[in-house]
Amino acid sequence: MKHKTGNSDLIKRINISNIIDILKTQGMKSRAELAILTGLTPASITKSTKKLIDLDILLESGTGKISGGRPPILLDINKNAGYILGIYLAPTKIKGILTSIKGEIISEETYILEKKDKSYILNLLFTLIKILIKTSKNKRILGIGIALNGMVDYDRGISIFSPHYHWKDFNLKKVIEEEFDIPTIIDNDVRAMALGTHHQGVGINESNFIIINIGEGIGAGIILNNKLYRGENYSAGEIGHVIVEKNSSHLCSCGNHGCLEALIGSKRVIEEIKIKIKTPNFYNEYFSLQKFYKSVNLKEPKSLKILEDISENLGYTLSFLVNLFNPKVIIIVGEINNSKNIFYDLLEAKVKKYALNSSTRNLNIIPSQLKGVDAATIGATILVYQNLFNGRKILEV
Amino acid sequence: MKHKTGNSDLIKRINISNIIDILKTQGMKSRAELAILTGLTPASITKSTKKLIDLDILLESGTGKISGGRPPILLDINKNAGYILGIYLAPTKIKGILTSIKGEIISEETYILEKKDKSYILNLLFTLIKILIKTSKNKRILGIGIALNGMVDYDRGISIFSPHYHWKDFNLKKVIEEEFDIPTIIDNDVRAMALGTHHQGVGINESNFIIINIGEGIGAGIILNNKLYRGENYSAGEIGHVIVEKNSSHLCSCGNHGCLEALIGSKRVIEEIKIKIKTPNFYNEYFSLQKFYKSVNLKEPKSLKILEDISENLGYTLSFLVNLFNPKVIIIVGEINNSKNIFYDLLEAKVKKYALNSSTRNLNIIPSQLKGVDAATIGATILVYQNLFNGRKILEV
DNA sequence: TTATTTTATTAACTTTATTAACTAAGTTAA
DNA sequence: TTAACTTAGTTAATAAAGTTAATAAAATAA
Repeated sequence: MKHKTGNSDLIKRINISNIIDILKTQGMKSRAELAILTGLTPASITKSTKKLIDLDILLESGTGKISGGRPPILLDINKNAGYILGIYLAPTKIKGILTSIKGEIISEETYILEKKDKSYILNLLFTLIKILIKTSKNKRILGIGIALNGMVDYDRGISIFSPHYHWKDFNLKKVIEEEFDIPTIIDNDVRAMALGTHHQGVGINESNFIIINIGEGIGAGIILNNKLYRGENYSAGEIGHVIVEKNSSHLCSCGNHGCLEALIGSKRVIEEIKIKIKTPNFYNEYFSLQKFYKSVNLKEPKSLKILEDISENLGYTLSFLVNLFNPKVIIIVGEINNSKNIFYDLLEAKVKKYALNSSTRNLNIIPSQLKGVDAATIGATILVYQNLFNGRKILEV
Repeated sequence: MKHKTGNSDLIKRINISNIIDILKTQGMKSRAELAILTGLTPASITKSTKKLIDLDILLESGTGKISGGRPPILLDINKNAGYILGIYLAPTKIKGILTSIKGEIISEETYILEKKDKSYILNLLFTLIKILIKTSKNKRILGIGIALNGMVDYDRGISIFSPHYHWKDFNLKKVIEEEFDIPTIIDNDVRAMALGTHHQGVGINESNFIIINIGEGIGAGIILNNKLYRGENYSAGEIGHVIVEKNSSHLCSCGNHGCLEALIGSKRVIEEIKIKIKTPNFYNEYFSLQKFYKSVNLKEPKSLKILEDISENLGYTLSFLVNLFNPKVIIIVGEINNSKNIFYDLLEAKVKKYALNSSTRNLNIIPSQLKGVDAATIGATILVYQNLFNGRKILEV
């Protein structure tokens, strides 16, 4: 077991992280408010904020509400302190955003992947990064965060396995850092969605939540005690490949039969629609999932039946997750959110049916208001943000 | 989100905890070794160990191996620094141990519960505590840790619900502290087993493991990133009540049908043996599980079939747990360990069959060498131990 | 005996926070 | 209008931890 050493550097980093975190999530605060929120004395806040102002990380920004005394001076994060790049290398496209250290999006860029060979993808990625860097107008780029599909070694920055890109043990971090000389941090895409949702979405203020991404693949991002949980081999949250239906005829991309992904992944849903919905209104040559969800919202019986099957399988699987993790919130990302109330009513009933009462009593199952792509790109910037003062210590203070 | 404040007190507690933890788990160390292991400088170790020696928490204890220089003075935890009581309030008995702060067991005491009414149990508990305290010979009792069956509010010390004792929202901590005026900390029994196994058992040195207790009830204790995970409402790890068999005829104590507990809990196994094994050798009026496991080890076909069914259902359930948590080790506690190799071979095959390859590749499924009762009582002492310098700060330093 | 090595201590210094006194800048009420 | 009050923030002395660097202690090796 590795021990964390306590010294003055640790104190400093804890307290500065707290100050920045409070300002980022709760907006501008006076020194007096920061003293209360951090648990430090006003004198200490004066000192540390003075240092942060000297370093151009904070700045004074107007006056707060006066309440019969000296007016509070509001402190804010200086958005020019540095920029962060967040990139999502998704199965079919890559999206990048440039954000200030405060989290404001400065610019963004999306490319559709037309091929899947490594040099093409890397070229496109380099182009994307260069273009986004240009929009920074020579402000310091603090780091590049990347959300990548597949299994990712967060600590070493390696793509262990990307099913969509056919990468295997590929050191993406090294490649990018050699090209741009900017600290680069990589993680799995669903985990990045969890981070994004924790910092800027419905997962804010939640200590224990799980986000489920439903698309062609299905995965879970797990936040426990306010920390992303990655598992022993970066493989936690693989909910898509639990076997829901033993002896199933439905083959999954993983080689097994009856996985959740094989039952409710978008590929299977489209198949199911083709088989079950023959009505030309809803299925013809150019069928799309959008049309399906539209028909669900019109309460078309055959579509409802399909949605019910999805809810049954998902709800059953989530009941395991609920009993095991006892999360406060489950957040769902994916096109399925197009059929909001109908779907969530069905799903909640299924989870309540199968899971323990004590764990469902205070459970909320809710849609993510962030789209998956956005949660992932924002989460990618959080990968860097979390390492500004701790971990890799990108910013010296 | 509550922020931890960084100050000199935090540093001190981090470093002292590290020193004590190293000495407890790794045995006696010299100051030089402690400096390396904690990451502190020798000068700082001199200072802090001097304080701990002055407080009678540490003592110098002989000389270490000499290697061509000044001989190292070994430091050890002073076992007389204080004693800790660990008690397991099990469904049918209560067991208590008195340990030194080092973890050595000084005395122990077990009572069988003959009734289940609250005043009887509390009376017996008080008697047990008094007897154990007497064996301490007037040394300071630092705290009482209690592992309790059912759902427990660790933070407030309340038995939310005990199915075996029929307790509901009962403030056990308060009752004990009013009687004895000793800090008391309570947690669920399976979670205590996890702690016990983490500190003194096969879970030592493991950062991510899950312990499964199989008896009449079935539960999981979850250690993630070296920390016990309790869930949002102290309800994490309820693996016994996941529905393994939809539309099952087997009723569970929780009211649902087809729970894991209804399929492989000891009650059901005994039923199954009664039905399937008619041979008078193995089943007669006074049937016992011991006999069953003996017959398994003799490879009696009917018994093997029952064990196979158990492995199928348990292995299937564990595959969910493995995919979701990606633990390094799964530890199993219970009588089922009487059929060691046969059972683990079956179980491993089932888990590999249903779980993801990437998560099973480095997974170990092993028996606990501690009996459940011992893991729970030891874990109960750890509840106190963990709060000596942190949390409730039982010991002022 | 003397040099070397390893362990441990001591004293001066650094970093960070706290305490307590004080300044700043507003509101409230006589 | 002004004195009293309130709230925000600063300053300077102090405290509590750790670090650095020099030194002492106790053994082995040449």
